[in-house]
Amino acid sequence: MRKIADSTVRRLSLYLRFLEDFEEQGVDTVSSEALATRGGTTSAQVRKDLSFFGSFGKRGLGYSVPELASRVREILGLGQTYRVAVIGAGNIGAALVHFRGFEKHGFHVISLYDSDPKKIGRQSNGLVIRDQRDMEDDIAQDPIDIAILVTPASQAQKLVDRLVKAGVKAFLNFAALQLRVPDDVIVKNVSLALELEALSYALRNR
Amino acid sequence: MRKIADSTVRRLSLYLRFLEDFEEQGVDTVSSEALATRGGTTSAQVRKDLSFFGSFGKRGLGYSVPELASRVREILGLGQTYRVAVIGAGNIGAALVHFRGFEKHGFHVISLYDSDPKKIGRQSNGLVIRDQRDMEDDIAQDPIDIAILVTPASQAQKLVDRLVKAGVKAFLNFAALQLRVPDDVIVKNVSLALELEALSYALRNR
DNA sequence: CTATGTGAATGATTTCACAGCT
DNA sequence: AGCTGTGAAATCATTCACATAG
Repeated sequence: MRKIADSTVRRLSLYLRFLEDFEEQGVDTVSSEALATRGGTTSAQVRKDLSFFGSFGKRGLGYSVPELASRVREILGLGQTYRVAVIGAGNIGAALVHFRGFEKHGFHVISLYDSDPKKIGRQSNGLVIRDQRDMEDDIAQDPIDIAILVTPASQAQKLVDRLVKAGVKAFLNFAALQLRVPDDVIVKNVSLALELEALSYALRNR
Repeated sequence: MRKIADSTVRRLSLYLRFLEDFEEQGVDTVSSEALATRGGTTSAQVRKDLSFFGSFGKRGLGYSVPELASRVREILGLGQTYRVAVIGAGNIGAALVHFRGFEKHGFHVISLYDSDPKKIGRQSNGLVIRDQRDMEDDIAQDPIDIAILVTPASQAQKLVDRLVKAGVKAFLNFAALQLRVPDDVIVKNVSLALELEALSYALRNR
């Protein structure tokens, strides 16, 4: 399959959110125009995004909501479940474990790690905080698909190196630095500082 | 100075992070190549990004770290402080109030709101949780620059409408939906679901 | 001799506009 | 008639390559 732009994949994920709204409301047909309006884009963009993967609509009619939702889920690889570990049991790490919003799409947080002896062994939303030193052994026993990094920046690279060596291929990084990983490992960054600074720039240059 | 790509602004914010590292380490000169390596981009990209705003380097030498840092801060509008309100005192809202990582760049969380009577009046990291019904009055009294939305998706649009009416021009949205706002209002989205789904796609199409 | 700054070239993404189904 | 699917055109972003300054 040809190289798909990241922006396209992200829009598909957005469309899926709308399709699921429509599913809940019992709407059974939707046009590219309706999806575009919701997503702040154009109908041509929606059709082009979908066209990279096939043709799922009916001319003159639009798209079947359940069918398109199911196709988009398939495209995004949401048919399976993912085993997720949260690394760092600080405020944000704990909040992520509490936040069960992504269980719906098959992302299961199965473990939570920290290095602070005061935290290790305690529970956070029914999950025991484990010792970071045991990560490799635990993963060898019971592999994980995705690691969410919510540690101080100073520790992040060392932890990623260890997790990569242990076979983890995907990271969601909250630490405020750029991680170095091999080519076959994927990192997506979530950076509050960066978003706030982009807002700051936009505010001044309106 | 006209339309700068969002990707450029985000890279500037990233470069600033590196420049601050270098400042702390007492490095006083840096090349576009060094910034590029850290940021996972190319030296030409770094120079092009900077060239939209002026020429800050010395040919044959590179950039003065403190000077470039200061210019980038200025470009991003980080010379001032921003008054930030967090809307929603759930797990993530509370974590954001605890997370003082962005104080450094002048983003001050000055208030925290919720609609749950059980939470209102309680403290979260030294900040009293206020009643969402008082938002407009509070803001009229004491304006805010940026609202961080961490409420359930079902309430988000209504809250944004109220805040926009109260004069708020910038939002950082954690809710899993696309907000509708007037043209002069800026919204940046942080969506865990979307990032995880992008990881899912990337994992399957490696 | 080194590293910036920048037009020109290339590459990627979005928009246009319409033919082709239903 | 209405709305999709898609080449072609337009726009936008990145990379190249080199003249220029220290």
